[in-house]
Amino acid sequence: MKVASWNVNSLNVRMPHLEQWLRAFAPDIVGLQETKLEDHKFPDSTLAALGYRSVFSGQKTYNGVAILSREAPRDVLVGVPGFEHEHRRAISATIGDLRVVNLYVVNGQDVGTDKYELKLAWLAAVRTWLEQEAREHPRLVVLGDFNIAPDERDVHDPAVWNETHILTSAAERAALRDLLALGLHDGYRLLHDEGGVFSWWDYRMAAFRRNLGLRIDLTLVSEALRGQVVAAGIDREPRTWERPSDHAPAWIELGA
DNA sequence: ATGGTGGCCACGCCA
Repeated sequence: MKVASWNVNSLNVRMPHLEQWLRAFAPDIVGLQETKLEDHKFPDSTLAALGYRSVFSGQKTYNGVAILSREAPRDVLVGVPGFEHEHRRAISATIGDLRVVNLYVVNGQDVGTDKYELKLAWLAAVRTWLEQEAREHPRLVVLGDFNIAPDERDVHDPAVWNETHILTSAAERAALRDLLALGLHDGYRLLHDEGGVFSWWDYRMAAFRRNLGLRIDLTLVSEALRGQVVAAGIDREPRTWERPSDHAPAWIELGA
């Protein structure tokens, strides 16, 4: 069972890449972020023809999340309970015996800005909500674009990406630790210790070619799933294709 | 220290 997370940066533009990648990688469950599509424009029939069910919550121009799955999704929840706003950044569903939460975490722009404060407030609301979600669903996967690099192995230049920088700041990393303290584990780090493996590269400065990236796309698993993570990685292939998303799919494989 | 690229949409906002 392969479970993946991919920030597609406009599904309208990236649909050919998504189709190609679904055929090649054959994931069972995928969380998408930055679909940037209103719900009436979501390509659910095209995805159904490829063998995937879709649930989605989108808006024009910004944000937008979806979960694709081979099996039918149940108990779909849109948004973060207790944090009402217009951004479409969260969608959850039960698929088989897994509860899947897909998050597009607020970027935060720069430390100290209003958007940064929004990010921290949003993450605090997510933590409060997931505490309940984890209690109700022992087999929980929380995946998405976290817009936080967990530690220095996850950034190409720790001197720049430090405790005062957006995506790596002390408060952001503390917020991520608070989520992990709910009994969640970074699936990739259960199996890999090395640094220099990234999921996002800026479009500018030939960052991908030079591997100037960050690992900010994560798949967290609950304690009950910890021993079932048999493989994990980031598929750099779609980032090499023409007109790519700036993110690559991050995935884990769950065994029996 | 600044600006580089990309998506959306039609000019600046967001990342």
